Amino acid sequence: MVEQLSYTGNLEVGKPADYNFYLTASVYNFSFWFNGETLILPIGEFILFVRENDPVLKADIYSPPGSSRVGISPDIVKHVLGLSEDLRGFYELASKDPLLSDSIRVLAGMHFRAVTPWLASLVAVCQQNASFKQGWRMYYNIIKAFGKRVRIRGLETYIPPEPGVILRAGPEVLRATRIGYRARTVTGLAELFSRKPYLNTWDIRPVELEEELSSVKGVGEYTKRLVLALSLRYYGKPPIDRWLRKIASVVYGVEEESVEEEYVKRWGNWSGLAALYTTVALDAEPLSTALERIRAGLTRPDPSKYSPLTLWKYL
DNA sequence: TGCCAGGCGGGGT
DNA sequence: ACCCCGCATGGC
Repeated sequence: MVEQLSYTGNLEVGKPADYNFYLTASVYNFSFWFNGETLILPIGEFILFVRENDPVLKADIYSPPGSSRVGISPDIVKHVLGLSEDLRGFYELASKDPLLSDSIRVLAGMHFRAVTPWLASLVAVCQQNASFKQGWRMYYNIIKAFGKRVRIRGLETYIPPEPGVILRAGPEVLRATRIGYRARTVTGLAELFSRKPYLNTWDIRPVELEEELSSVKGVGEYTKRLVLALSLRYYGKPPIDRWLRKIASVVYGVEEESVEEEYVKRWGNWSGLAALYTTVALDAEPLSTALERIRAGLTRPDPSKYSPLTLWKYL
């Protein structure tokens, strides 16, 4: 069953001169949410069609039948798109960084789109103990299996599921998303966000969200930090996994045990963003390939690869 | 064919 | 505080 959404208005938001819409729309995205030109942005029950209309971004708003029409504020759109995120401090550090200085030339103006804490937690769990490809395939499967299929202007897209949808669907549908043993964790997260819906906002304090996430079995330090970065734009604590731990130990010449300390010393409140940028700069290559690329000085993204920036062309 | 990953927790020491 | 192992799945 495909539901039809209808046009209910539009809004314009200012676009800073150094903001790169194409990169922001591209990074870690799927084909049903970006086609190379228009960003199809689900926010709550609404879908926004966002495109560049210099010097602003223009968003057409589509709503389900009988919906309240209110509920999309420019501030929300700005948060999601990172329009009020001032990255100058980050670029200053990155320009002197042995790993990222090269890539910021081509990635300047890219922001990571924010998702809700609930969806960020799904993304994060899918990254656990899996390659980039497998992780995003799992998240893709979840959106397609549980999301709401909607039609707008003749094209089909998906509104991601609320946590209750996953709880009601039963374990066999979840198994079909091929997330393996992560299913337990996803169920635990769905229970948490169902029980405490106030956690699933962009106003929640990072420490509170972090603490609540800790109660879910299967959610550890890495997952929590990734959630804070992807939903709240909180970058003070970097999500360091085996991949980044090894890479940073090589690049900065420190023991793996002290990578986090070194990372926070260098990046401060930009630590989490630096971690995310690193995955883009190295095309999220598996560890051994990533290390070879660093040795060869190939630390810019390669547009011909299946990578965080081109994922939307493949899935 | 077997390994073995952008984690994590449980059970050992 | 540490190791160390299993875990679902898919990619190589």
